[in-house]
Amino acid sequence: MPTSQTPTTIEQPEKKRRQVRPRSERRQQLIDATIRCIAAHGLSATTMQLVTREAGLSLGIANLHFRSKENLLTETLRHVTREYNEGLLGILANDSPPSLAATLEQLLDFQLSRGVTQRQKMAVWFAYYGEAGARPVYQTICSASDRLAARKTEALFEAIISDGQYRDRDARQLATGYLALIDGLWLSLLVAPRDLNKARAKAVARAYLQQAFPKHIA
Amino acid sequence: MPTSQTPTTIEQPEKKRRQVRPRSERRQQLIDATIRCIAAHGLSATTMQLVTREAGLSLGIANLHFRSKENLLTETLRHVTREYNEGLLGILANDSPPSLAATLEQLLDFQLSRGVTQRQKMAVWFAYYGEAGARPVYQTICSASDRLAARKTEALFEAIISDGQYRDRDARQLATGYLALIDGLWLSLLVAPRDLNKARAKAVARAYLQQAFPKHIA
Amino acid sequence: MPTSQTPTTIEQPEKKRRQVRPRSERRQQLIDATIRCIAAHGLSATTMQLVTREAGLSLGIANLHFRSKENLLTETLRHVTREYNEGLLGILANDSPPSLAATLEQLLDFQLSRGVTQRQKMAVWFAYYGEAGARPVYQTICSASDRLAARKTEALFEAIISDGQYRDRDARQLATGYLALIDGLWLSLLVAPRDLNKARAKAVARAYLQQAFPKHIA
Amino acid sequence: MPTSQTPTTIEQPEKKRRQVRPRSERRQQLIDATIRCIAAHGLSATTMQLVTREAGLSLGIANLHFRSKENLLTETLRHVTREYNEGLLGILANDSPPSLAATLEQLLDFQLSRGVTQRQKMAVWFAYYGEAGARPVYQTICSASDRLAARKTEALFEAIISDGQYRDRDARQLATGYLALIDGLWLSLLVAPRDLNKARAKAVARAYLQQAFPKHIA
DNA sequence: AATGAATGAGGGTTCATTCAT
DNA sequence: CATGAATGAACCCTCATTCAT
Repeated sequence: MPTSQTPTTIEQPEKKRRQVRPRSERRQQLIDATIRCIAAHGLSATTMQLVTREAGLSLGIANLHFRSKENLLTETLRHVTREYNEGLLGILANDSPPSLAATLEQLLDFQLSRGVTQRQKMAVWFAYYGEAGARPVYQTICSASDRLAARKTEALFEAIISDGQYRDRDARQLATGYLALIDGLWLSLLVAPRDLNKARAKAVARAYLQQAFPKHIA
Repeated sequence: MPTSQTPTTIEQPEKKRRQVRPRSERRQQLIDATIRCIAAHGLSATTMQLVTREAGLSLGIANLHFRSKENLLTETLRHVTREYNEGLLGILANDSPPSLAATLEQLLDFQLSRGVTQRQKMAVWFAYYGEAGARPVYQTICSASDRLAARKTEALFEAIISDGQYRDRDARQLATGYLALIDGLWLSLLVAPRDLNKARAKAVARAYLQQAFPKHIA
Repeated sequence: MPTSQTPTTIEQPEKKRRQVRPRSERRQQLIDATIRCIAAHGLSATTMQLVTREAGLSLGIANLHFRSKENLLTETLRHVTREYNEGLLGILANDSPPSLAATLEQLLDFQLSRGVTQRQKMAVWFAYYGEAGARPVYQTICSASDRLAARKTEALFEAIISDGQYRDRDARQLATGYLALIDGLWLSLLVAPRDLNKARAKAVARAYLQQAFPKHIA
Repeated sequence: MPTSQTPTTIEQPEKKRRQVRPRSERRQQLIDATIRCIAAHGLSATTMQLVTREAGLSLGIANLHFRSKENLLTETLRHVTREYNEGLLGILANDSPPSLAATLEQLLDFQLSRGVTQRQKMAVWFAYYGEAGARPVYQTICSASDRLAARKTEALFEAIISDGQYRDRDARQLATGYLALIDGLWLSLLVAPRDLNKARAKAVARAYLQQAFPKHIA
């Protein structure tokens, strides 16, 4: 027969509960806070103080889970990058998908159809790009991600070209162009949201694909 | 046969000659040094110390000519932006140019054909974009520049559409796409120089224009 | 017979023990150090470096507990002022004290009978007065304190005048004069300690009160 | 027949006339500017830049005429002090003046009857007093001046005591008190101009003298 | 494991002083 | 003599990191 579940020890007024939580959860909490901080204040104004307060945690904890600020930033970039790649691979992993046209459409949707979160992610993305020239680590992470996206996109385009018997189409060039276009549109959405909205950006990207693969895009 | 002209007197460490120069020259000197520093170390690692040393000047001088670091950075962005705009306007200013095809070609050349300098400029460009989300001043300068480029490009495209009697072409959409593509290509050139060179980038951009205006691009 | 107890182990330079102390204690420690610095080096030569070193603390701590140097200085003035006012009110708070003569004597004692501390306090006092013309905050704090002292002294003098049936005595004028006299004596003690000592200063102040209220001063 | 008085040399647009002026005039110009700066901004905010601009002169000139800022400040204090002493001596120099009562009255007038200038002087005075504790030079200058004033005032009071056959009057003590009172009143006028005006201050000082020497003050 | 007060290197900025013009 | 651009030490302050609790 179970006894009362209420703890026998009297609850202290406790100024702040010393929460013990699993390692991975704390890490994620901190990375999420870092993303929000970068999006809101920029990379240079993102301090450990700000991040830990945003996460509702103490200052020391960040150095406990990540060894340094530098490491936290690197891990954050890695996280954003991984997340994006996973989304992309979810669409492009299948080398012979049931419908190439549907896959193309999914790709477009994925790259230009996120809500607030995506906006934060874009801000983070470009914040790191801005520093990438000077920080080899960032550059490595970013370009590894870009290369994967490029390879997968190129493979899809090759399949489409073959399927649609498009002549004189260069899959690599089209992939380079398409991905650059997406990057450029993201940048515009971020920097000049008044001049461009998601719908128009999507229309622009779709037009690009339509020119390239008229039989596969409505 | 005369030997090397190197002076035989040993170079003194010589305390550093105090040189008085006109205001505008000093400002330019400092802006140039700032550009080099941002390109080499990133925006966040660009300190006054670094900039003034790079310029071969003393620490205090930057605050003498620009009131603050913030102001120096803003002026540097303004400078890069102005320079780019002037180049662009040099090509697009004429509303009814002798040859639309030649103008298009010039535009392409201008946007993708600079040497080392341009690479530095790109680094600066994206460094500021990365912080633009958090600094209204940067955003204002950047988006003002972007808008001008967009307007002028759109006008050119309209003239070409009308001249070529292209049907169903939307000048605005094409301009948005073209400029986004250029931005995206720049970013790739900067972040992944190993995967993309200027020639290929140009080919990609040319392909875009060719799809849009086949009669105006070789 | 035991020899000197000096330890034989050589004192290590020992990096300086990091000591965690409650907030209020640290604040007081810093304010005390500030007072000593101002007294020893003057307001303008009082740097954060000097203050924190005097307190035996690190440089950053002052900005942790006070937000800025300006704030530390203001709080220091407020502290000195409050301390003085509390001493004064301890004597003058009682509106109908058992003995007016005793109160008068206590006032005199209080205002001219402190040791080293008081000398430091005087230095602080005048250091702030010197800058008060240019810093409204200082002026506000100082004049609020002065006004309180004036009001309380005037009230005491009024009671004495009424008690002693002194004719043609103006309590306000006498209070103004008495307090100015005290200020002036303090200044002399500070600036020309060789020409005036505390005993003589007290004699001068007592003479003033004796002229005013002969029945209440021995 | 006189020819035209207009100079034959053509007036240059002259960005700033390079004025060559006698040494003493430049020195005075700078000292006056220093006084105005100290009165307006406080001692700590008085920079060479500010002083020279206020004087309408160039930065270098101050170091040409005074060797350093320290020296300029010292000379400024010396100037204010000398000026005051000269005024005082003009009244008190005569060891056996025609009328002691008149001399007393003049003294009062002199010490409490200046216009704007005097207010500036007072600010300067106390600015230096504030730093005097830490700067031996200031202390020396100030106390030398004070001592002279004390000696002369004491001499006058002695003459008056002797003339008025005041019994039990201590000239030295009265002089110390009177001068301290004046200092204190000045301080009040400076720090709390709302609570005390010149007329009331004068009444207070006169009351002091009246108590001491009833036969010599109306 | 968790906290946040404490540390101190290094940032931006000011300003007395120097010196080429 | 006179100017003010140039210098650099020294200021205040921030913030990544440490560590007593």
